[in-house]
Amino acid sequence: MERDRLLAVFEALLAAYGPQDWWPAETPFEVMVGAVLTQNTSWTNVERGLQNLSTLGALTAPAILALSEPELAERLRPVGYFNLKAQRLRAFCTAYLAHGELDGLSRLATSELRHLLLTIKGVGLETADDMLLYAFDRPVFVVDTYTRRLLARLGELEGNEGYEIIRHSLEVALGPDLALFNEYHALIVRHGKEICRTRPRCGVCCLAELCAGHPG
DNA sequence: TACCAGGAGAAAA
DNA sequence: TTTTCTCATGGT
Repeated sequence: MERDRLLAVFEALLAAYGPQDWWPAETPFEVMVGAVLTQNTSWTNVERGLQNLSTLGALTAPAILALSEPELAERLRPVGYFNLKAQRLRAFCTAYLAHGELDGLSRLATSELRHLLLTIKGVGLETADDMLLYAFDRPVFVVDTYTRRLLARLGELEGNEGYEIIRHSLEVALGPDLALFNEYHALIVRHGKEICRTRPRCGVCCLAELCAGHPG
């Protein structure tokens, strides 16, 4: 991937949508909870679940663990996959407390922290990177469905590249840049939600010229 | 009605 | 090792 082209895409998205000020959360812990809940789920549904927890005063790890799994699942019902996510959220909170919460985890080097997060059942590559970028301020590029779709449309992907290959390519091309990675991923999601879904062929949008010549 | 959403893990092939 | 299946509510 070419740095100049990736930056041109970024500038076009920024000009079209403006700064996104991500992640939509009050605290780093809330970022991490949201990252688990948003797996294959629309953010509007996640917000209902977060609101249910907030109403209970349960947006802390001890408070979440104080709920039984069925109780937690019931609160997470609007999120979808609520039984699964209750289980995953509890697993995350247990690990979070066991490793010294935000302070303890923040002391770890990025590679070590990433490895640790990935050992938690229910935290996969994208969820871990959401946490690293938006809760721990580490320069990691998050590769989600929208990122893959956009890069494919730009002709940067064959279509079957693995997560780590794509992430590494982006990070090498752009260099470690926390602010850029933060805004870029947020803009990709914003663009993906507004344009790429409703106009699958991407004929008329802020990236039309940059997409030109590539199928799909 | 059918499809999809800011995935991950287990099971099957 | 790669592919397929499961999890589930809410909006379009």
